[in-house]
Amino acid sequence: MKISTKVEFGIVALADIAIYSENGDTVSSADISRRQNISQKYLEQILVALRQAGFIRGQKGSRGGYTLARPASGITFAEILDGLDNNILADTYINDDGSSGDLRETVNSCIWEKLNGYMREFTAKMTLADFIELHRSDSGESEGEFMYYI
Amino acid sequence: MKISTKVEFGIVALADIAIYSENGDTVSSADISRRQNISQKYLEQILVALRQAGFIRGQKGSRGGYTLARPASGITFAEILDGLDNNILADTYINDDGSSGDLRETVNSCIWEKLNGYMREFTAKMTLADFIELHRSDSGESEGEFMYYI
DNA sequence: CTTATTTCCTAGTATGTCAATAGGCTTTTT
DNA sequence: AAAAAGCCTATTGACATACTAGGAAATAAG
Repeated sequence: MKISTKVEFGIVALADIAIYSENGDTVSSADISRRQNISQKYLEQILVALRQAGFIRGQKGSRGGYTLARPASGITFAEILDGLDNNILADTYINDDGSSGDLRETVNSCIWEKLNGYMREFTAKMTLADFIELHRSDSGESEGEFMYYI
Repeated sequence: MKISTKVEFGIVALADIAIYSENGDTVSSADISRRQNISQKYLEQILVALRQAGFIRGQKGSRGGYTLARPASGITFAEILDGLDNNILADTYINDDGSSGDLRETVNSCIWEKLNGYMREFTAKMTLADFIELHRSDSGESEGEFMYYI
């Protein structure tokens, strides 16, 4: 399955904000754009969506930026996906006209809903905090910030 | 997640062929089109894809049609999805240029691959025969062909 | 042998979504 | 007042989806 850049960048942006606002600072879109190598203008649109979905708070003006609206341990992937993409976890089965055949109904109501349920189950269990933890252990256990030299 | 009509119709067509070719007859695209209420011309394209993927055999000419190329109990949903849609079960993560940030790599390599794995696991377990069984018990246990009257 | 039937192949088209790019307005701090 | 940031809206190119359409090739029936 293809992950859209909107979802990918959204998750990355949330994680970036979580990581770099730990000391109380705000994180600007320019910061994220630079660190994560994402087009700033595109990123801004995604940040607006993340704010509207209630994950982050925006502070306008000089020295402004974003902070998490609630702790990373309370933000699940299911919520993020729902907030950024209204397709990926949606039960899209709508009984159009009632005239569709039996088999078509079984495909949608049984198979697809079940698959969807699995995905929702998995994504509801994982939080943004888990993801950051995963990333930290993934980038090596050592304490050093830079690993270019041994 | 949205199911494409190509996949939906493809599954339905396979099931229809499996059901109506049990006595040895072939099943024509016109038959399926009528029974399942699907545009015949569109269906034909899907049937070609299903044949090229090795699920069905086509017999040209008068009294021709389709039959399953192998037993329904040996055709898994993972195979069908792979045959009809090269996106839905694919690990699309490609390390584009190597310059992408750490977080982006973690999203793709850990989260998405894992989600993908779950989907593949689930769909690899279910066969076309299972689906037909499911559909039969779904449409009521009674033996009668018509249920419009009690 | 001819004709009807069926699969099979290719092209086109309308619609929508994705992934940005771009410009500028609004708010807040310095 | 000016700079820095978020916020809002419009536009665009590329691509995918879901068909429609026309006909060529093969095969069985009469």
